[in-house]
Amino acid sequence: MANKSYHHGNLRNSLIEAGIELINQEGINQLSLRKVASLCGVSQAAPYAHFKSKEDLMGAMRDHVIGLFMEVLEKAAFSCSNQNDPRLLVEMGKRYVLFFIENPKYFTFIFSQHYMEVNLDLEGDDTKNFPPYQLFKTHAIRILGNMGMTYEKIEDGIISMWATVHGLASIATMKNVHYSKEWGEKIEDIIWNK
Amino acid sequence: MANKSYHHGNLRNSLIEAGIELINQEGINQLSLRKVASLCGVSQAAPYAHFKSKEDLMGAMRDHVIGLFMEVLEKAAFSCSNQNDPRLLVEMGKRYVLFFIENPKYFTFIFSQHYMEVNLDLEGDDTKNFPPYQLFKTHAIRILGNMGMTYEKIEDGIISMWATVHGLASIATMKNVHYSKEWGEKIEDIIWNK
DNA sequence: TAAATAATCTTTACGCTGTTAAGATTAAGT
DNA sequence: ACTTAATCTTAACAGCGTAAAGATTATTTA
Repeated sequence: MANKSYHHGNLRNSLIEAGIELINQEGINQLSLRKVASLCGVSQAAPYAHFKSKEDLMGAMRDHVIGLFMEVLEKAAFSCSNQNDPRLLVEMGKRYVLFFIENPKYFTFIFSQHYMEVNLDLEGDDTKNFPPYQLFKTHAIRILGNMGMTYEKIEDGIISMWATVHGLASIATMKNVHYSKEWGEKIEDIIWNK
Repeated sequence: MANKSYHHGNLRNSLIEAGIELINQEGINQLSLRKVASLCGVSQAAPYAHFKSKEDLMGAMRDHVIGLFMEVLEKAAFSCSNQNDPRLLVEMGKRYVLFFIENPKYFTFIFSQHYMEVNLDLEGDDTKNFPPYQLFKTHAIRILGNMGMTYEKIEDGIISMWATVHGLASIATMKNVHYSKEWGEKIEDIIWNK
């Protein structure tokens, strides 16, 4: 991808991927623009042709990771034979948690600076919603609605479920968590415990 | 507290308080040792007489904030007339979330670098457990045990409840959360929805 | 009390960081 | 072929964490 010419050719994408790789290897605190530029074989100021700041690059990195995350969640929802089965929500929740257990560095990265919009109301503007939450919300409204829940129950239920799943991901990715069980096998039980 | 003499007199505590104040005002990303030192009226290197690194100071700041947090949780548990009523857990959960809604900057600060130990098992060493979780766990074991739950149900239940409460705090403190209700009035409903 | 020691603070300096400015190189468009 | 725009390099700046050397003051010891 990177040749020896003056122009890199694919610097923008390379910076995003190198930045994510650096977070995976050294953690978000060790992420620096100069390291990322160096990994791509360009000078320290080269990134400024593609991003207006470090924050801007990190935003693009975040979007990329969220894209990977969305693929996992959409696959989980799609693979469910009955789209009205509440187990679809549990399956999504399970994949939500497992994604961050498999990629622990991503959790702090995505949620440490949370610039995403989150609309917890059933009404209102969802167009700028944090995509993973919006996906969960869409399925939840349909499924819980089919179960005959009241409007208010649905709203509370969605918040409660997402909080449980999100909190579980947060706990599971903490540095020194002692847990004798296998997350993959227990997550469903814990969510169902609700 | 701070006089004009060569020695500050109470620098260690002043640094901790000034650091927390700075996080509240400018956010954790703007926290720097030099700013904190300047706020205390001492030179940039003065903090090194009391802390061996910025991380070390931040650890002390974290301990201080966790102390404030613990006071709130202990008060919530203590104020419950019947110590075996499951509502004690909900009340603690409510205060858990409200604490971070009232002090949003503390959430990212405490949980962005999570060095705390967390033992999710009913057995094992709890001595180094993250104190707020340990407090919740202690009460939960007693209360859920009194309800005749099985060992496994209790373990899953504690994790599920903490995840819900912790996740709720995480969501409620996100930057652009749209929610038409008042958190203070709704938190209980959302937790009870479990 | 006087001297020695330890704690606390200042000044200076180093390398790393994000960012800007000026200019070199190359690609794209006319 | 010439112009323009995009992309890159080099150089420089201020702010950062931190270490070293030395000044000042409190504390201990003789």
